[in-house]
Amino acid sequence: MRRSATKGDPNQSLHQALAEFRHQLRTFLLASEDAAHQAGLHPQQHQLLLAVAGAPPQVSPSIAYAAERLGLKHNSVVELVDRCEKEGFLQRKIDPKDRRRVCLQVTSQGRRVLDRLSQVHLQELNSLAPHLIAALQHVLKNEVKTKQNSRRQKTP
Amino acid sequence: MRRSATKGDPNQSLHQALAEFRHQLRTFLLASEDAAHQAGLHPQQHQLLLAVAGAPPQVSPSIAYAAERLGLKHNSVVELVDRCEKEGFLQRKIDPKDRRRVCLQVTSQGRRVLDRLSQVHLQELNSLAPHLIAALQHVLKNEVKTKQNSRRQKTP
DNA sequence: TTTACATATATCGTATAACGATATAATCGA
DNA sequence: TCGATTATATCGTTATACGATATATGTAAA
Repeated sequence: MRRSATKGDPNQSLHQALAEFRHQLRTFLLASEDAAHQAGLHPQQHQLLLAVAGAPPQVSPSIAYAAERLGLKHNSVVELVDRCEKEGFLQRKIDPKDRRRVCLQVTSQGRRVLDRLSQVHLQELNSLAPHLIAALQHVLKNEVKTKQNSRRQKTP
Repeated sequence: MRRSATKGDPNQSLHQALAEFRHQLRTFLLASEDAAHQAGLHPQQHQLLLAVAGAPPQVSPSIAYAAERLGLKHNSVVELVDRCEKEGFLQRKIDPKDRRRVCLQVTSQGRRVLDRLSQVHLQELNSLAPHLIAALQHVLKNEVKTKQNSRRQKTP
């Protein structure tokens, strides 16, 4: 006999909550991609500009830094920077302290576009955040199954 | 003269918060992709299984449904389903009520994998959620710039 | 200083997922 | 019955991220 035949999947509630959370994430990401396109940028270009412009004041963003922040391999970022530079959104500057490094900086053209985009994102998040947080909390209501608590009561 | 030359970008705080929020998202997504790979699934396959298994009880998930939930075009989902079916995680069943539709259902093999993955994700979110929410709230602290409030004081 | 190793970026070929355009099949409505 | 609509499928193309590898710079030890 496979589990209790009377009731459904005990993970259904968790799956459903996780699926909903993903859906909310996707909703945000789609809106973001759309905004980027409308501003004349590819979404990845937008992400790169944001990571560079959004670096804390004390760090001068390099290829490696951007790679870490965007969760990409450094060679992917090299190519992404190529494209951004070619379109005038970004500039490479060799770091005088360490001439292996490249300091990335957003051009004034890039900054104009990014400023608009960040405002759009702020507004978007103003309306999406509640859903996102609610979905997340719904996930967290589920109990982690350990080998010990399989038969524990659910409402103590 | 371009803006106040004395102080930095007035959007720096917003860019920084948004960049950090993205980084948190990326962190979660990378962990998720890693978990999927470890379970022998491509991340997209995992997403599909989750969307199907996580559909609310009253809906029988179709190609179109999955496409909407995953934020993909339906033909992309067709291909994704092909791959999942080929590897035994998913099954197509023609909807008897409407023979154009295809009902997707997770196989028992798929369910085993997904159950494990959802537990991993629950644990992951248990530790990441606070960072995610904090980053989000940091974003929302920023004021939306309208054409009217440009010169408004920041701390009333 | 030379040598060896580590680090940062760049190049190149490849794979693949997502897509647009289009096709087929089932259903619905007049 | 016919035309329109909806759901899924097929196919060729493209872009992007990647692994493997190369180049240049820095660092430290002998």
